[in-house]
Amino acid sequence: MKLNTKSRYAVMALADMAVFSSNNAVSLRDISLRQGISLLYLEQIFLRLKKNNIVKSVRGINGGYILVKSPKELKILDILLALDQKVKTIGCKKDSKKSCNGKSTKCITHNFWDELDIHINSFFENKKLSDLLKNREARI
Amino acid sequence: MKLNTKSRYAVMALADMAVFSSNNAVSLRDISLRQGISLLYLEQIFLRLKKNNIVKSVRGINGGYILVKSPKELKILDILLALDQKVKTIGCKKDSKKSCNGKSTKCITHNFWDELDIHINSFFENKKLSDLLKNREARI
DNA sequence: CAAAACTTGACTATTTTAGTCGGGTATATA
DNA sequence: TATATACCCGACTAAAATAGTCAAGTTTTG
Repeated sequence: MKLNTKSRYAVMALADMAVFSSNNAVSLRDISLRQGISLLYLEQIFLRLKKNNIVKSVRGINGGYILVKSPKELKILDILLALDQKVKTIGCKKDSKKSCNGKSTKCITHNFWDELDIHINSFFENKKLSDLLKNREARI
Repeated sequence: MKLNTKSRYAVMALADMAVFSSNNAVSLRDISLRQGISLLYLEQIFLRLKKNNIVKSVRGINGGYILVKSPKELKILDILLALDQKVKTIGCKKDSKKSCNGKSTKCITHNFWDELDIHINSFFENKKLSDLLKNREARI
């Protein structure tokens, strides 16, 4: 059960912005250099973040991206949702006729997967970007 | 973030066994029919479950598989581990020189991913197979 | 105007997933 | 003892997802 790199890089990049922005826009070039993430890939990721109103952009020289919300208000879940990274651990839907319709003995484990989704989602729901920046003194 | 079908089917199949075994071995054919999972695929899955001592097999006619532990003692985590389904949400290791060595500003999010892994693992660690069988009256 | 930086859609190589296939071996029962 | 049933096991493969790259822009500041 892995998280894809898009989601991971998005969180890394936004955490980077939270650390290094001093009210200025942060350029993807800088993030790329600091975090070791491909610039071209970051562009793709930030396109999504912008569309989902996580960041806003400033064009031109000295341009870059700015967080729309403060790190304290930005849920990690919002970041993942911006990248279509839903926490749906399985595919079967309650209203699907194909596998899991609530009438057969199929999918006796259905409730379990639902609980799992809730368990994981609540983690991302409750974590804010600012939470990631604590305890990082030893690392910089 | 999805769980693969191997892990999901394994849990479904073992839950099926817990419900339908009456001290007899349960054949993959029966599980296949009841749960709608390909027999050939089940064979592959049960090979792993057997190697990891989750089930034992009875060969020949009237053969099948038997749970090694009781459903109350069988952790879901054990099932997932048998299928190499580690809950490692990211690839970066603390001792890796490549990405995340604890000295650079890279991977400022490292602790966060560790926490996530622990969060998810504890869910699987604490759930037993028997827990999945509760609240299923309405479904059968 | 030139350079830095964002914008966007399309493309692609690699890896993973979700199985299938084929040819076994063991054993209960008729 | 024949045979049907069921486990055993490695190899293979089509399709999807992932992790990017590429090309060709537009915008803005110095």
